[in-house]
Amino acid sequence: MKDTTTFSIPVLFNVHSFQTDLISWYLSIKRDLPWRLNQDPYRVWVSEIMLQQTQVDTVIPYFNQFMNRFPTTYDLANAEEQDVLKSWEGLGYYSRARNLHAAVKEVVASYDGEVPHEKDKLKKLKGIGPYTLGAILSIAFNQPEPAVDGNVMRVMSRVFHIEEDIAKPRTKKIFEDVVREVISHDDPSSFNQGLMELGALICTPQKPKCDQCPVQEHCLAYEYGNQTDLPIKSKKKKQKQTDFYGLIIQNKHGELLIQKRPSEGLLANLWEFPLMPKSELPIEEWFKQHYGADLSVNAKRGQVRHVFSHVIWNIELVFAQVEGEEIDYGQFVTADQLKEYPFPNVQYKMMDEIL
DNA sequence: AAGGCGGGGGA
DNA sequence: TCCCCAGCCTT
Repeated sequence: MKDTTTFSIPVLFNVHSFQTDLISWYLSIKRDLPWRLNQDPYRVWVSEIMLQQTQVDTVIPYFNQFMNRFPTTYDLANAEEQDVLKSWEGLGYYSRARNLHAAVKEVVASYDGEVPHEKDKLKKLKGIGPYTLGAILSIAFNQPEPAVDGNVMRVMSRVFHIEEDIAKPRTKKIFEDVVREVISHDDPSSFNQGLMELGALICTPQKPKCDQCPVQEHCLAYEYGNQTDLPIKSKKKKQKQTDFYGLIIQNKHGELLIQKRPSEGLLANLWEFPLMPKSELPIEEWFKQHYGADLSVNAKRGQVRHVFSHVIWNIELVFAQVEGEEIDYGQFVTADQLKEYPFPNVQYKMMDEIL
């Protein structure tokens, strides 16, 4: 069997020197981040999930708060999902929180609350993909496994002058093979974290600081002078827009109508003010159909625009009063009770408009 | 392989 | 604006 995508490390590449330069640099400059306090696998795990597609500075306060609230696997496993989501509120990609919660329950049920160090067991846990698997194995258990993220693909594409499109799924395998060939077996943790730290601080997407780079002498792209052309990445298409009415509805007691979103899809299991897709239908008629109650619209006032990774919402705020006490869907809460529920940021934008 | 899935920061 | 970020899951 033949694999045409295999990549070979150049004969003249000094693997040991590369490892030493990278690791000694990392150990000398590494940032004092909260998840580097110790090697507790649970802490490493939580941090790696939070760091998916999310920058370090954003994660720090969430991590501290989360570990304070759920210090051990047992604490998290015994928590209600709504409380976990409340801790995740505003961080985004909420399936990460739901998957982590489910996976930690599995760890408590099957492994006595101890995060397994076996690759096959770890990989089966919800939310642990190829990257997080390698990150936990190397950082918490010191195993020489690749942890290839965006940073690593950028750094390695430059060091080895690899021109494959990093937006393609199969390209990641090439970089995993590369890392397997050059990773340090003495200190895989520092090696992997060093690659990521390098990508975050020196080998940045724009204007890489090559003059400060600890592995400059190993870098083919630097030698060729085209480091800013790498990595190659195809563009993704832009988001579609959707228009909604955001319904701010009060009952006669001044309470607000909120509802829980479906258990799947965008912002699953979070809460919201009712959103009505804009159509030809009058608001009152649409509301009667879906909620079985009569509405009197007071005013349309305020506009909220929210950009997700794949869609854009344009929301026109509508203030209304509902008649009667009964409603088929959702529930009325006081302004004070609002903060007990997990809301996505787009809903906080709407609340800001209300004030 | 492609697309869904958040939110923030930098240029 | 656009791109990027310590990616994973479903189809």
